[in-house]
Amino acid sequence: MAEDAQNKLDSFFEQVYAVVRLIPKGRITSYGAIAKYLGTARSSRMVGWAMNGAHTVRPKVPAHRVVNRNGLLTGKHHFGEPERMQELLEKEGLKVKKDQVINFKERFWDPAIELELE
DNA sequence: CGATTGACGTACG
DNA sequence: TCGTACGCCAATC
Repeated sequence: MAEDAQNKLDSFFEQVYAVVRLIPKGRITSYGAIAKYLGTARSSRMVGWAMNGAHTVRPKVPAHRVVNRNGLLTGKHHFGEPERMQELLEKEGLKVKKDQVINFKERFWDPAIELELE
């Protein structure tokens, strides 16, 4: 059984979850940034697709910290209630207006840079 | 098994 | 600057 767990780690989805979980509190990133970090920059859609099951995985993935390239909360409708995503972001010190993150550029967290810089 | 969709992003006009 | 088209890969119909 334990071996099965390792098999799951090899999945592209798990890699996405791992990166999202590494996002610091009060920070956000984009689907493309994660995709690029994983080497699938051209498959940014797959990142969003992976998030489709984010709330099904344990521990739960902070998908609310992931927004599109415009800093827009495109996936807010997947949190059960659209207002939940904005609320979570504001709770972490971020500012959201009209489904858009304020100072998105400053709050942007790029795994390809942050993790590499370490 | 083929066509459509999707929490994106880039390219082109 | 804005709108449209395409690519990418997996899941769903």
